[in-house]
Amino acid sequence: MVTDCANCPLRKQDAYETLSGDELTFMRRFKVGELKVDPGTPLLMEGSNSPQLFTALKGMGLRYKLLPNGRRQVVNFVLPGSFLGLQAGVMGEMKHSVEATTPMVLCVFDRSELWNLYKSEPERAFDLTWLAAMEEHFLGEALTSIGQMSAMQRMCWGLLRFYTRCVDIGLADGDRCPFPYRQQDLADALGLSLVHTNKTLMKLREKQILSLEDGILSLRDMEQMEEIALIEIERPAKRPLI
Amino acid sequence: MVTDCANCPLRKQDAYETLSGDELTFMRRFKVGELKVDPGTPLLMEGSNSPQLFTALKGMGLRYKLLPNGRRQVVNFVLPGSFLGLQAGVMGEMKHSVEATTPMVLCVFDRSELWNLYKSEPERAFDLTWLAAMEEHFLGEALTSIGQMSAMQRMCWGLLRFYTRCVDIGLADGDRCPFPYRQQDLADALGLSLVHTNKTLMKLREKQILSLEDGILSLRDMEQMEEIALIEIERPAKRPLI
DNA sequence: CGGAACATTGATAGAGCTCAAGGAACGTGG
DNA sequence: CCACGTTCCTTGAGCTCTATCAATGTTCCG
Repeated sequence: MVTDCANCPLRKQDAYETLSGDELTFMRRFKVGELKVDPGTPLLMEGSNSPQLFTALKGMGLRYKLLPNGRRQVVNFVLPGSFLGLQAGVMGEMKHSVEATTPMVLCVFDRSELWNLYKSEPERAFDLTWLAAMEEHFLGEALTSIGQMSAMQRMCWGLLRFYTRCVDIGLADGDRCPFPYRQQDLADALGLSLVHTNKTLMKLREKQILSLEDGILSLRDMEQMEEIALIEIERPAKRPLI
Repeated sequence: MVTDCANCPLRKQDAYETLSGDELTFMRRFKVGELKVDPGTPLLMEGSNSPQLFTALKGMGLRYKLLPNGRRQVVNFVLPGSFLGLQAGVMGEMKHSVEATTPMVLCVFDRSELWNLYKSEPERAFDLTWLAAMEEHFLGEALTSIGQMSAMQRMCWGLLRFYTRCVDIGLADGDRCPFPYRQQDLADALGLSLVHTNKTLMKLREKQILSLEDGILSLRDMEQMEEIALIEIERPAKRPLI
């Protein structure tokens, strides 16, 4: 049972732009199928040249880079709506790996159609650049946090950021959102050791600022988190969906 | 005296793709002028919505983000060939600032023409996405270095990376390349304090691994630097130039 | 029951930060 | 020509934050 693009569950979210009839026709042709994967499944490998592009429909995952010494940097979290494989699509090679952390459902696109998209669908082409620029923005923000902030600040920044992404795609419920990651994943995302990540989380729990259990993150005192992280979280504009 | 795109000095470099006649015509129309600036001149401001896009022709600069507490993260170095303002172009707002550190000459493009580019020049549109994806790649690499490496490793990684960029655009001379930045800039790029940056540089100088004086960086022992940084520097493929 | 995966906690050490001071190079004005 | 301010680089000392090492606890599953 493949979801028709016209009934795309993501598209209904406020966060996404609507699609014209013509655009819909193209998307239907561009989409070649759906993929369901189990937790832990690798979706894209650094250095590979995937023939397929994906948009996450359901579930969550991780983008990460591995170092020769075995260390790992989590580059970003993958949420519904994330477009995967753009680097391979335009540069011919993925610069990071992607793997599922929950069961996921993904739209599958044919990379060889990408060039047609640029020729016949300039709006979609523009959207792709938008997505790449947005990814650049996120990474710049992460770089700034990791480069300039203390462990406590990074933690508040990272969890606030994740929470607001969940809000935008309708996954949050009040001050709660899913967080299906291990502390090790969070540590690798924030550039901290596992032990220190755990202790930092504990402090925030003791102060009643948040709770995190059974894969559910609950931000009890966002204002204080924003104060600690020295940021006010922006509300993003309408975003495209490929 | 405005440089004609046909005689673009960058275009002659090996690193860049060549341009067809039609493409040349478009570039000439897209380019609205040239801009010369002194060191220290701000080119783009975070949060601004610049009506102009730039390609650096000569000189060097910095991309950076400022934090409310006054700290600064240098997000990337700007070299000849760098395209500036894409975020404002597609997202409507710059997510970092850009400023010149040396005298610079820049090609100026009209942002309002960007949409025409997507409609009538799919190759160029593809190139823009390529550039954005490349920027994403660089940032991911920087994030990984800063998140997972020691000060010495980051230093070797950062300087090697800068040197190879210079090689690619013909600015290197043997093991030497220009490096017109203060140690404070380097510190802000690597997420280190100024003092520790200085001491780390000193260690590398004492070991005869590099020298850095009068704005000239000289990598005397790149192999050892690669060993320290745990990387082998990739040689990039042909890149587009906008 | 035993093992695996993950979370938690304590102890210790060290990498890197901050503070403080001094030196070198350069431009400006008297 | 010299005094002075500014900017940047350099160096030392002390301290703190975070990493590492080591154990234990918990849950889940075969």
